Amino acid sequence: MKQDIIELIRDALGRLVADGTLALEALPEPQLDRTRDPAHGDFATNIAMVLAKQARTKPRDLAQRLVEALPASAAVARVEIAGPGFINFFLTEAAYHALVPQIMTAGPDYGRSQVGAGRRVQVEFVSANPTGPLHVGHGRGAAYGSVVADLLAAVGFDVHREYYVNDAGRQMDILGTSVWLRYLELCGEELTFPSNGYKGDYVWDIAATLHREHGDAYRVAADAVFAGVAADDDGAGGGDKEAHIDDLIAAAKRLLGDNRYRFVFELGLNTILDDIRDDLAGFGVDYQEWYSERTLTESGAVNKAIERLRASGHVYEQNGALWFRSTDFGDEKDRVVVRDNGQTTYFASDIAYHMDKLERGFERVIDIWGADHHGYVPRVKAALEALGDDASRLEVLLVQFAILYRGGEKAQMSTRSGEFVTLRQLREEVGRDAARFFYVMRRCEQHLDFDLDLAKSESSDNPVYYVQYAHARVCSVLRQAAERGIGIEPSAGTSHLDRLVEPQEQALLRSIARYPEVVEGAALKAEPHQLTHYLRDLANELHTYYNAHQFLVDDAALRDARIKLILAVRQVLRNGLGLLGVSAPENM
RNA sequence: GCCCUCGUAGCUCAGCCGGAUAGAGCAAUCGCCUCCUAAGCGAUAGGUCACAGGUUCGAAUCCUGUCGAGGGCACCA
Repeated sequence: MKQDIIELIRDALGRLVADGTLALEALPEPQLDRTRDPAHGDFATNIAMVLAKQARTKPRDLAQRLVEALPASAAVARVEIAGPGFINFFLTEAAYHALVPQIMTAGPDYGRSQVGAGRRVQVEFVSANPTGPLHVGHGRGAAYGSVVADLLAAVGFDVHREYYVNDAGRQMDILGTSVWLRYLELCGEELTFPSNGYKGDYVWDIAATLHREHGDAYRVAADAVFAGVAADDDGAGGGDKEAHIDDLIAAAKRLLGDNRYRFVFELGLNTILDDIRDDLAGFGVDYQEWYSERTLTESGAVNKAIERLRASGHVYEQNGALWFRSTDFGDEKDRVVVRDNGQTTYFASDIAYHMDKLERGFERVIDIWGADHHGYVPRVKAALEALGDDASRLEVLLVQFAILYRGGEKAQMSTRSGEFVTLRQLREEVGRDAARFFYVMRRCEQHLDFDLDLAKSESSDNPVYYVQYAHARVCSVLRQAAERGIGIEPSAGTSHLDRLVEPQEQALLRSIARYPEVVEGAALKAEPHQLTHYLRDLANELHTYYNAHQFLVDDAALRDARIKLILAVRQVLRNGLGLLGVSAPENM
């Protein structure tokens, strides 16, 4: 609908240029907006004001000529020039009525478009280290990322959803060692668990599996493990918890040997990764690919990336380490890619990973990170530029934290003690629908206050129930109609739609007409909250209509028109909720 | 100290690629069920868009500075 009007304006501009009235080197893309005030029509464009200066005309005069040059259209009732030079378009009611059968025919496809057709985009999100279960912070990234991906797919992009698995590196060694130490405790060894180890119950669970299935096969005397190990942080300034855990990792590798160490490490990794996969699947989040960091090292991709940097002269050696001169590309300081002990850094893997993403041919690469990683953006972009790639193909979206509230109090516990609210606990408490909806209700760069009581409440205060109830209400009316033996004319019969003249009906028609624009905007700007707001507004209009008018009236023609309208509204509600990964219940 | 994000009604937030009178929900006050689910609807009230400059026909929106909140500044991941 909006596109049709834009075409009319473009035609008019073309005519004015063709007959010499308007001298322009290039035709600008006309900006067309929904009006806020119905007195200003349905759509308004500021094109005359934008072009007035270079056309050396008064905005209103230019607007007048544009209006005269507009091609006739059945959808446009009249056009007005208003204010400083706005051109307001008033659409015909027939144009809105025609929408109802269009929506019914399109069904689940209504709102989908092809603006992204032929363009491949990758969305990488969550990518939490597999060192423990996902917590509520990851949940926001999961909900946000999956909805952004689904929105992009809805507007035609070829979307590839990916989870980057950090299955290499020190944190994973700490996990493996934590599991082993807990296992030793289960074997009866007495030891002091390192302050920097992973202390969650899930570590005990994995250790118990190891003990149950393999008995003492991995047992080593605690004295041997802790012999010569640097002292742990004693909480009074003495000791070094980092050196302590590193020594324990080294001891584990030495005492277990490669194969046995690897087994314990893999058991921890796979158990947790399986849990994360299961958790995300239960949350309605699916991936095309789980990309292993380890394969980057094993395939030589990391070395290749470093060599490319070296070949292009962007690295140097200092203090035994290899540094990437990221300051040449706007970063605050240079970054190490190979440590003095010969190990490549996490950053080196990340360079290789992003290089690989671009090499795989994605036109756009979207990374969704927690806001605490924002300092990381410049160096990754710097690396891509240094490699000669187009860093603007990478878009990093930062998601702020979610803070849980229960009874008006913060409900989130400390992550340090290993006790945190997991995503699974949240799902169990408020359900998948509410969790997803609440997570994407706010702009991603906005801190999210997640009100657990509200998410659980079965009242109109709860936006999820409110929207779902609107859907269920339509279903309920249809059940009533069926009970009373009222038949509904097939969707092809649109002859009575001109009976929809009430203000609530006109408001609903305008709202459902706007839906494709909302989906496109939400997708292109990666702003799912636009959709949640829209759905709340649409639900409100449906409820208002429901309260103001009876649908199942005796006048068969009017009744039929009203039922068709609410069927179309139901379809839009269903489609919108579907894009959010939220169910559309038939009754509540 | 440097960098990033944010600052809009009592609370939670939209609006931010400049546009016509700054919007919604909650909370407050007052109303609406012999009627398709009151898990609903309506009305009233509530604002120096943090502050100060600048850009222009026009600024909540763009730029600069100040203040305030959160986060980040490792040869960790």
